[in-house]
Amino acid sequence: MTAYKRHIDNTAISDLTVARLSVYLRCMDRLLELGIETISSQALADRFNLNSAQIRKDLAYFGEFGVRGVGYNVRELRQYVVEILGLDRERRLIIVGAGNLGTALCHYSGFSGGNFLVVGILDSDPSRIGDPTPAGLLVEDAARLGEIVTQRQVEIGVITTPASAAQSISEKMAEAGLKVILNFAPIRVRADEGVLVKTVDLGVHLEELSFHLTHV
Amino acid sequence: MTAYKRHIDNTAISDLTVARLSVYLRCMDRLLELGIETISSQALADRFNLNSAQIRKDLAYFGEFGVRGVGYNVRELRQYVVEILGLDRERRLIIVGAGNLGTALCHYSGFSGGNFLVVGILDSDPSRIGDPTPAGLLVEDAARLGEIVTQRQVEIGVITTPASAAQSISEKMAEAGLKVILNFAPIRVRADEGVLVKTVDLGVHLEELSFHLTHV
DNA sequence: CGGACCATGTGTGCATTTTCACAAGCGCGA
DNA sequence: TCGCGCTTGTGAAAATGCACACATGGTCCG
Repeated sequence: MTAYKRHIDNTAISDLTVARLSVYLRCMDRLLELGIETISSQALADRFNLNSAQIRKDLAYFGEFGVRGVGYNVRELRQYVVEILGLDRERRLIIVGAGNLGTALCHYSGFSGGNFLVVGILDSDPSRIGDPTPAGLLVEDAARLGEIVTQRQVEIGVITTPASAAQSISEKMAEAGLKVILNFAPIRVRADEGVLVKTVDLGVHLEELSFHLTHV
Repeated sequence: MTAYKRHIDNTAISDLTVARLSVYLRCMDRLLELGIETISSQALADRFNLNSAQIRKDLAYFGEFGVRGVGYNVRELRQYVVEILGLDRERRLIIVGAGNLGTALCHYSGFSGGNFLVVGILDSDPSRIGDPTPAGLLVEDAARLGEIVTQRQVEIGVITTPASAAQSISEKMAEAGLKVILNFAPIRVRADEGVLVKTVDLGVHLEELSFHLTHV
């Protein structure tokens, strides 16, 4: 994952800020569930283990959403963040690798919920092709990747193959025209210019915890 | 996720360094698969999209593992990293939340592989209790959390419940004596002193990609 | 045995990120 | 309408992380 794009007035926004915006969105959802309509950055920080100055600074990159002396309107701020993150339009994605993780992500709410739509799950193993997933999709042949991306107007590729296949799949995705890829295979892949590959290795997180346990 | 423990000679090790050690471990595995026994930091960086100086600096916190003029012995370095991360002893974990993600993680290789062992999967929904998982475990009652942690010598708790249950489950885990928790629920939880809660929100990563697509 | 070569380990400076601290601004009540 | 209290938005400072560049110390060949 490399550096980022620019803000409305040419200021680059850091990846860390963007990631936190997602977190803030989750917080807004939770607050609405709890019936809270207005909140200050301090109360938000206390409740969700965040830093109030950082919240204000992150938001300030995109506008002035708060009211001094009062705080933020939860419903309103939620909508702003949705727009900033581009979550107000449908995003179609395909998953390559129909193993445990791939099939689970098919109907994981964070993936198929909101405006994200899983429009295909592919695998290169002939014995898996045609298998139904709990989400109602059939596993399709990974060889048809390019065709599927074009026909179904896919924007995002998700890799849930073993490590050994990840590099080659990511290249095929780039070739098919995908500009952003989420890689769950436990390996770093090299990406072409103009293609963003974000690697999320679930095992890494467990190993960090193991380190913590080991070093008191 | 807060600051970290200390190194052998009292230097704090950053979370980022620890996370990268896990990445290096994956790289070593891949190199061994490819039959490569020796590698320089530069070659490692080129191959896996890393920075050579950073690799050297990360490793140097823990010792001198390389040979000048030659590079690192892959097999040897792998073993060092395993020891540093504490992956040379068994780590037992339980998963609370027997939904899609929870059951998938049960037999996800990054979790049940290596020295990590899933010794229980719990849920509070009576209709799920007793369900078999593909990994051969039966879903147990989340009310038995404390008992199970003690009896089975669990060290790590994994939360895969909906957001609304995460705070309460993490508190019960802390009460049961767990010191580290991996939280997949899409919400930040407050943690007691001495308890490390690491939140991994899969949706956040997708939303980062959405931001990227939106802002060219 | 000696020197050329090469990659490590690290001191140092730069860049980014976080935190602090406060002026500016809004609402509310008198 | 005016003043008080509260919270935002934001410079500036502190902390953290990153990358360069080179001295150090090995290997290997002649």
